[in-house]
Amino acid sequence: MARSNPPFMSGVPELLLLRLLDQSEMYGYELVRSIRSATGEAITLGEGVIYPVLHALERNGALRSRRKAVGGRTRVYYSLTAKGRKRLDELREDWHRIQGGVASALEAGGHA
Amino acid sequence: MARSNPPFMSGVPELLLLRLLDQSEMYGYELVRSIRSATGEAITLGEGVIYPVLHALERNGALRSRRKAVGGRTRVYYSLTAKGRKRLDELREDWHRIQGGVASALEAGGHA
DNA sequence: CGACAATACCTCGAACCAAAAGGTATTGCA
DNA sequence: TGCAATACCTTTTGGTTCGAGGTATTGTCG
Repeated sequence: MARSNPPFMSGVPELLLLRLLDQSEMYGYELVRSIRSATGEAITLGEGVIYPVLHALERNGALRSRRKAVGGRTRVYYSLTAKGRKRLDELREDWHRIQGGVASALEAGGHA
Repeated sequence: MARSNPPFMSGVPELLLLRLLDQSEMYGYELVRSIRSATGEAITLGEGVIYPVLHALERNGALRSRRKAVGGRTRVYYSLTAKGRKRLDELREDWHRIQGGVASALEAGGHA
């Protein structure tokens, strides 16, 4: 059957993307490197992850893009729409919830 | 192609299961409720998630099970093996890594 | 000038996880 | 009797992510 809820665990790539784009306009290739450095090398997402997510987000109106020629090369810069900012808040909350939940479970009870 | 890296995001159900079973022997149906309460209602995993993970973990030697009749009903109790304890440590580390990575990205730079 | 790394975009196929729903059987209780 | 709860399990479905590949341009080093 159809899965009504998003897989609740995931959306981390989406969250990271939105977060970085909320800070500044960026293009895909740049995001790949930004994510690695923003997470202190803890998370590396390949282009095969980035581009599809970018396209999906644009399709549903969370991102807007504009092409910009830079030295003969074309870059596609993405930025957040209002909808994207709302989505970011949602994902942030989801993340906090599950992050807190896991933390409780890991720490709870000690080794009693 | 085979995926060399673990899906970096996941293994949360697995982590939770191992963690609880490290504290005390439990059976599947019980775990469903324990997870919900141990995570402060933040995470609810259905039986459709629990059982397959349980079976997979047993198959690869991280868990051992024993059947126990309780009031005419049969319960299958699971507990950790040494391998399971090692696996738990791994997953715990993975989780810390990505948790820290996401935290960095979310907090970094503030809202400058 | 020729080769090769880096930049920059993209897509496809497979793998994998987890959700929902369904299926069986027993016990307890109203 | 019938329905809810306990207890086990599997199957289908669907979404996400991964790796690998594919194109084209620019910059650079010999």
